[in-house]
Amino acid sequence: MSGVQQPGLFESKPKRIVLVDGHHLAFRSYYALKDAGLTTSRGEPVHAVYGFARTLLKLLREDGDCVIVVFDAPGPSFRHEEFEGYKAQRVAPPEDFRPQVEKIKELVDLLGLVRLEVPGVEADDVLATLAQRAAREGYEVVILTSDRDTYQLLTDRIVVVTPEERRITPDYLKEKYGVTPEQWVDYRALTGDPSDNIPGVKGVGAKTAAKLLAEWGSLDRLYAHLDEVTPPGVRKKLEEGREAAFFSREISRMRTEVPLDVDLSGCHRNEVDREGLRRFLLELEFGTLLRELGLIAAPTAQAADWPPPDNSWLGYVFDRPQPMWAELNQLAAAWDDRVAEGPPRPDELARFEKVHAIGAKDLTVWALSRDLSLHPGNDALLLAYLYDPSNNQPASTIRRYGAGDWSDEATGRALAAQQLWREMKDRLEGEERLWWLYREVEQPLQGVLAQMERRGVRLDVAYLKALSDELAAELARLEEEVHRLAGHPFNLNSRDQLETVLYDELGLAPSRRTAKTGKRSTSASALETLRGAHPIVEKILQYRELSKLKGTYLDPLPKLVHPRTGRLHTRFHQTGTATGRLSSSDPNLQNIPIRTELGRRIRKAFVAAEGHVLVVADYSQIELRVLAHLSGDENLQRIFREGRDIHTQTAAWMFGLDGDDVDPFQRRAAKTINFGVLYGMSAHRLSRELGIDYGEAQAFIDRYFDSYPGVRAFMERVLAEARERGYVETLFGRRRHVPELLSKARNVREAAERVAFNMPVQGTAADLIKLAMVKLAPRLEPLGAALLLQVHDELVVEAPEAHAEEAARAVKTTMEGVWELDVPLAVDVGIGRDWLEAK
DNA sequence: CGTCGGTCGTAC
DNA sequence: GACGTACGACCGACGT
Repeated sequence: MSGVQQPGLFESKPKRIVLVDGHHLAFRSYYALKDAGLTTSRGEPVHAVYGFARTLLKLLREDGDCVIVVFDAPGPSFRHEEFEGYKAQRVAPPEDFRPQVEKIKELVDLLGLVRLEVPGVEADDVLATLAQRAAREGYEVVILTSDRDTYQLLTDRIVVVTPEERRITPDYLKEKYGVTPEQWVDYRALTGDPSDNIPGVKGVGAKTAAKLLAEWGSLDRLYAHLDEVTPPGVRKKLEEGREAAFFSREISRMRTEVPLDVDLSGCHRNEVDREGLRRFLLELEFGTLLRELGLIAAPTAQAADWPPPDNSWLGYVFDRPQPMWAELNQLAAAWDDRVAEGPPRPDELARFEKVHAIGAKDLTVWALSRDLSLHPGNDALLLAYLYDPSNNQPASTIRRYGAGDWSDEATGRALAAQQLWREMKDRLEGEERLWWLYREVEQPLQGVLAQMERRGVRLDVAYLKALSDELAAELARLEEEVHRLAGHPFNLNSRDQLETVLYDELGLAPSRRTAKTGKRSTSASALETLRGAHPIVEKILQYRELSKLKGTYLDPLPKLVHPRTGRLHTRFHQTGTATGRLSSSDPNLQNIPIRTELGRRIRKAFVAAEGHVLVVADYSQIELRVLAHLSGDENLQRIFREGRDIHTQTAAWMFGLDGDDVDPFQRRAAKTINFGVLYGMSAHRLSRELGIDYGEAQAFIDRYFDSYPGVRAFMERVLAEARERGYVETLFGRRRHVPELLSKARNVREAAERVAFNMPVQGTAADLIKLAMVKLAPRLEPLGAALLLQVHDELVVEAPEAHAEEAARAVKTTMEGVWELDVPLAVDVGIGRDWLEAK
């Protein structure tokens, strides 16, 4: 704002007025960004708001003393009443458009702009009237719109600016279309515009229209002298299109004299509500806009001297992601509006009783590996993960919520951690169940996992090496045999080369194709169907199994034994899955083989320390028990309460038999369905797996649901609620958003349904075992025992031989008693020198 | 030489 | 089309 404020007649006026066509701009943004996939983490579409905000903010940087944003008021307008056909042709806006317009209006208010809606008058006409009036009163007028009808308003004082920043002036109009602003409605009357439902005259395009108007001046004169118009072809078209032309002109013409009670002289921009705007943009997760507008306090804190207070947020940089193997390159702390960088040494960490950080566990593990006792405190990412499990990476999460950037420097990380924590605390206000999960499960679990990672597990390296050598010899034999059968050597590890050998050279019949590229599959299940067709198939399957185990486990595992500890230190990831499960890496110990004989020999390599044993405990059928609890199904619950075999009893229910009369096939079918139901298995898959035909498989599934009607009802309940709320949740309230449930694409929607149904079951099981771990850790400590591994429904504990039985009892009772459900939780526990023996 | 998508395979 | 959740090996195409 400039100019001296004076009273009365000499009150200073802004020189320029900006009129924004809110509705048109919103509509254009909606369609321009329709496929950009811009939704919040809650699945709410916000693309129109985003596009609108970008365009508006760009404009405001340049213009802006007086900005009026005009919207259609609810209810009919006079133009609708006048032209029923026009109204009829207008398509109803998509259902996610209107909510976004409401957001846009909110944004306009927060920016301190004037928002105008006049009942009974279309926004276009309000805009036109205001433009002319402002021009008459001496203002320069800028109209922001993509509506070409507004070109009729152009004068030397009124210009139109499009969202693409094109400036439309009378000169531009003359040059581009060859007409004057006064001729614009006539031009539109002749050419029409399908996107605005303006019919125009059939067969008359831009060139003809411009030529006719240049010759005759106006539509009225043109039709008055229609007899004289040449060539005759055009004359004929004009004759036929007379009605359409005049109708088109009427709907193109903007009303410039509608009654408006608006005082332009008082128009000015109000203060931007910065705090409100910040909250608004955060809610919509427009991190980029937040930063551009300087609305986030990101890395701008004052530098202070080390040492910081001991409740600081820490940031750190490792030279590699694995904390047991990493060097600490940088260490920093953030508190209040200050940040300090300190020496990256273990003793500098000693002053912090608790580590608050993003990745607090990893820094703790690093400290523990340097024999410094440390405890994880708060972790902002853990909180964000509870808010939405797609928040599984620091960088994307920080960006999403405008908490700065995941810098590669410790100071930036410390600040971002503090910022993200504040943001999440606000967002989780009143979310008592999520806070419970944080306080009672995730936060304390960090410390348990840190100790597990630090302790690691002993590996019998010599045994693995011997096994690896044995396999190397066997693999060489198999490879040679396959090459001989193929008639030439090739890379057996290349599925592409194998595909050629099998299906082109040997002429075997491909049974299935790969999902993405449609190549002829060489997967184990595809090869199964070729068994017997050629001796090479059997050899390939053997080769595959051996090379898989050797390449994935036997050879990599010894390399991961730590030189300082002589043990293997898996990392556990607490924000790695969409359901709340843990994941593990370096190595992933959650997929160590067990099913084949060779796989079991690999498990034998995981051994207890001297004087210790392994105690292995696993929940029996935990997911089916969770399903029994969540669904409330009486039949399913009764089986577990009576301690019966779930698969046999399911078969008995399905086939109307007594448990003793169930044959092995029936039990196997029931078992397959029991697991399949948890994942939403199709009849197609079931038929393939059981080797029965499709109809029979469908009948089995029907019988399953008839046996457990509560399960079917639960399934429907979960999906209905998820469609309503946009997310599903576990027994403890852990959430997962599933916006694709409303997808129009059937395959996408059905996949989302399987995801939605599975998560509460899988996630509740995860919640239960996590809670058990938190409860168990302090009970093991006095026994000198400790947790080593978690494999989803299984815990591996290392205990001194002298306390093995006691530790086993503690594990079993803690796991079984972790939470009271409507069905008992059962735990099988074993003790042994190695992982296989104990299981 | 590193990255990345695709395929395959191991676990629960 | 196809059964949920992970991690990771290997190949081969692509870019530096």
